[in-house]
Amino acid sequence: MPGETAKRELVDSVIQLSFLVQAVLARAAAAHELTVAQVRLLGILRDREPSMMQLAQHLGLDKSSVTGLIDRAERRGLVQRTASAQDGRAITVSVTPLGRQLIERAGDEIDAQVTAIAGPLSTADRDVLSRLAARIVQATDIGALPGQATGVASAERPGPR
Amino acid sequence: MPGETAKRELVDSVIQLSFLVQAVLARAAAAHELTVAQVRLLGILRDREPSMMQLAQHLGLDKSSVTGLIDRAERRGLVQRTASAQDGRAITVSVTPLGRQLIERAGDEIDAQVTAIAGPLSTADRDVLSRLAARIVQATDIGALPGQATGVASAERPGPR
DNA sequence: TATTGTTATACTCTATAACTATA
DNA sequence: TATAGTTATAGAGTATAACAATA
Repeated sequence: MPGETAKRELVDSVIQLSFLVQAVLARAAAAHELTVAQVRLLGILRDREPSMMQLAQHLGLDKSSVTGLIDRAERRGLVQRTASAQDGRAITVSVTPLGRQLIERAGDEIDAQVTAIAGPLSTADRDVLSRLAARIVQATDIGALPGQATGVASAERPGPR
Repeated sequence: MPGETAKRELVDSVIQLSFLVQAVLARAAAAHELTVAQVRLLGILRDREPSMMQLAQHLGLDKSSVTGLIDRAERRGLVQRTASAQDGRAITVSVTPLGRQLIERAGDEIDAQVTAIAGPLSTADRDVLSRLAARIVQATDIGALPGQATGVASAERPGPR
């Protein structure tokens, strides 16, 4: 069947690229004493103050996983829990100045490093890659993935700005 | 500065795509009772019988991490340890029939699902994406990444065939 | 002495199930 | 009853440091 080889090559290259990007992400995060999960968390908290449940949905994680994530981040002074005024059961999570500072810096580094691995491509090619990737991401509703672990949520990425 | 926006878009889309691919990978692996780490491991063992050290290099992990990975996989009957004939200190790791069966099946599913998310692209566009991704991957020597966690190693991907 | 692998230990991240408090 | 969040528990995955056995 024609196209089989091309298909395999696509799968191969895309998977390898994903591992590469994740590795770069992990390294950049680690350079700022952060984990990938924390970068994702802080990225969301940059422009939001969600409840634990909303956070769980954004991250695609179970609420108990979020409790742990927030516990560790709070212990490190990166985020803060405050009681919700509306709902007595809920709490609101927000980023602290320290957390904001860290995510700003880590974001810059992530930007730089991800841009760096795209180095071998011409400006035009990067643009093409960017658009193709964006089309796939937009067309795929991760929410449709009942998956758990690697929870992604079409949510915002942790990056800069 | 011109190009700043394009740069950010590139970083954004590439990172989001990597999360998407990892999520798909995790889901496909889970469907066969495997983790992403195990899929990577079995993918390597498909056509090799490396020592623990070689495995650690391929995976970009510390040797103690590999010990744990192999412990769990061996306990599940997916891989096997055998003493090396040449070097009395070394051991050789190989995949068992069960492990091979699982990685074959999981590989097929991964192929199908990754191909599926590329659905919104035309055949020509997929080809372009494939080549651009491949160029980045080939040009970037992950070995250069002293990183630990997400270890990638320019090694072979876990995929099919 | 250097290398290979394991063990001990410690974290992060994630999930399921059970429980508390509020709606 | 239903929902928000926590706790208890378990297991995968990783790392560092120390150690045993072999080169």
